[in-house]
Amino acid sequence: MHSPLNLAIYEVVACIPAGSAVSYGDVAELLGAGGPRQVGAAMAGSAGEDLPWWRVVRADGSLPRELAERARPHWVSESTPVRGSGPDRVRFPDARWRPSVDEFARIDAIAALLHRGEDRSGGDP
DNA sequence: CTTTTGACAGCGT
DNA sequence: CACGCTGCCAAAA
Repeated sequence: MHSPLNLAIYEVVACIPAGSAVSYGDVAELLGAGGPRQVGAAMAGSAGEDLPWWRVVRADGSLPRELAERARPHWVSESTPVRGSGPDRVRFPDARWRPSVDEFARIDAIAALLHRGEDRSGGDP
């Protein structure tokens, strides 16, 4: 169901470089909107969006069972820092994505569009 | 307006 | 380290 918030979330996720990862809460925080639950809900509907979904994990580096199994080969091929012999979860903070200045600017632009578009009913005065 | 529902997060036990 | 609880936010009914 692509709400503006949803699309903004997809844009941010698309910026995450290979070999790194962020938590659901991080995405919400970078965007300055919504919360971890919103990001999760957005990802649940991201099938067909062609996004690196395996780079968005829970705050403890894990993912629901089935998703972790599908993500594993990606983590390995991207040399993402992971834990367990599985490996079964990403290893924060080593894997955490630190946006460069340019990346941060792009994210901020996305956030700005979001805030601008979500409500313009107009007057306040 | 209230209730329900999530690919969540933080904290105590 | 594993659970269980409570808090959170937006959307849909």
